[in-house]
Amino acid sequence: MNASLSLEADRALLGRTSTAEKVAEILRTRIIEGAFQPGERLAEDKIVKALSISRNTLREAFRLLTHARLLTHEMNRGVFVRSLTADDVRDLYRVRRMLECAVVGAITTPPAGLAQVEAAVTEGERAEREGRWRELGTANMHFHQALTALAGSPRLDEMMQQIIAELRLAFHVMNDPKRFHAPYLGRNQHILADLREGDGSAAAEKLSDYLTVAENQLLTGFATRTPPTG
Amino acid sequence: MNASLSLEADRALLGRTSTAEKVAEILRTRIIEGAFQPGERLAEDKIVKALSISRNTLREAFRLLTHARLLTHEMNRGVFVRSLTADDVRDLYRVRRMLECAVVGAITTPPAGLAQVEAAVTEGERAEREGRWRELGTANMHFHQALTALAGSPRLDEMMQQIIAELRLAFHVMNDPKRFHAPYLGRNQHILADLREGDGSAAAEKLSDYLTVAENQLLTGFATRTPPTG
DNA sequence: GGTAGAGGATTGTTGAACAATCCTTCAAGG
DNA sequence: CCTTGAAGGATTGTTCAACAATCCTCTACC
Repeated sequence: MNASLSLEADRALLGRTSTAEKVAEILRTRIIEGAFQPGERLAEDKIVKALSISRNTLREAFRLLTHARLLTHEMNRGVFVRSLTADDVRDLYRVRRMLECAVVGAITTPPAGLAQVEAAVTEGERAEREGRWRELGTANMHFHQALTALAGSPRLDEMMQQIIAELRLAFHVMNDPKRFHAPYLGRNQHILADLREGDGSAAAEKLSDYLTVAENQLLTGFATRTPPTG
Repeated sequence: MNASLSLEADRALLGRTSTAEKVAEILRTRIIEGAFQPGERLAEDKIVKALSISRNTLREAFRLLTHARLLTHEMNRGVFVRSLTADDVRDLYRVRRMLECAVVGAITTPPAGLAQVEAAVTEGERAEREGRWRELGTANMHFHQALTALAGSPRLDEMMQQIIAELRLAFHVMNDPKRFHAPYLGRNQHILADLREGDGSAAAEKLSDYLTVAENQLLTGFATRTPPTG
């Protein structure tokens, strides 16, 4: 009983993070959620007041987010939420195609870690039934994160996480989440079926098809919107 | 003449960076060069004095380097140069295998951007002739960065840059750069020959072989050293 | 040898200050 | 009316000092 209590206290210690890191996480979440417009400037004064922190702490948090490509830091002009261009989208999908298809295509037997892939499909099915299209999109991203996680590489996981975060910025440009995310659930189910049989090659082909369709849809959405500022 | 002068002035403006960014770059370079030992703590006071900057500026610079995985930031204990473990090495090579082989393996015709690959091989040949083994290692890394650059993806380039930076930390554990880097020049020359013929599949196979050998050599070097602290 | 406490060093955060830069507005000149 | 230049205000980048919190080391005691 005593040992169990002591370990729980240790677990709380593991979660200690600095204020700067907490603020970075808050901002990251808000940016991904779309609380800020692409291109919007994050004025230090406003955020300092909103979060009751010091400017220096905020500046540290901004620096933490720089590498995540969610912010752009412009000397003497401030920090802006990234605006993705069509070229960004193309590059993101080029990288996804390379990463995800390499992972999936290398599978020759039913992989051990399918539970998360399955959970993401289940999550998507539930979201679809309940007509919650944003959550469907989130489940789709979980699906792809889980695909990459089949490689068992912490670095690949982090790369994919970053790619997905950037893609979130792009998705906010799309004004119809149902139209954008709904068609892919069936594809995910087929990819999962291939993986269950250990047919990575077939799964990678379906995945590549999906990526091409999704990329084109996103690029079309971009073309029908006003060009981003900056 | 006037327009030319004006543009040159603009070019100087493009290079403006903040002190925090400059400091981050200085630290990054020093870390990669091996000026600090793996596991070494970067005491704020010492660096502040050495570089004549303020603590807050240094902290911003540290935050910029966190994501690069060159530093580890430990709450209330300070900032440390990363120590790579054998698992890190395995993951780095897993990612390299995935990235580099996907890029190279997709080549079916002689690619347009071979000049940088060729330059890296030339650089390696010169370094070998002059017996400069560290430079040979650098040329080898340039070779692999140039391979990845064949994909024409800014994000992939940056990922590869980061992987190479991390690998630099691992290489400092190896105490014989000649023994480690020298055998790979010939392999690079063969990979280049395949690429000149547009045979990406053959190149990818040679590349995969190289990665396996290099990984095992590095892991062997790790096993014969004292375990890193932390 | 193990534990507890004290003291010093260091980190994390805050806030004030100032210099530099940018942006907006206004006025003057062509 | 348009362009240019200057002034003023807002904001950013950096510095400095201060303080609280935490960690680490050392010493003393059991």
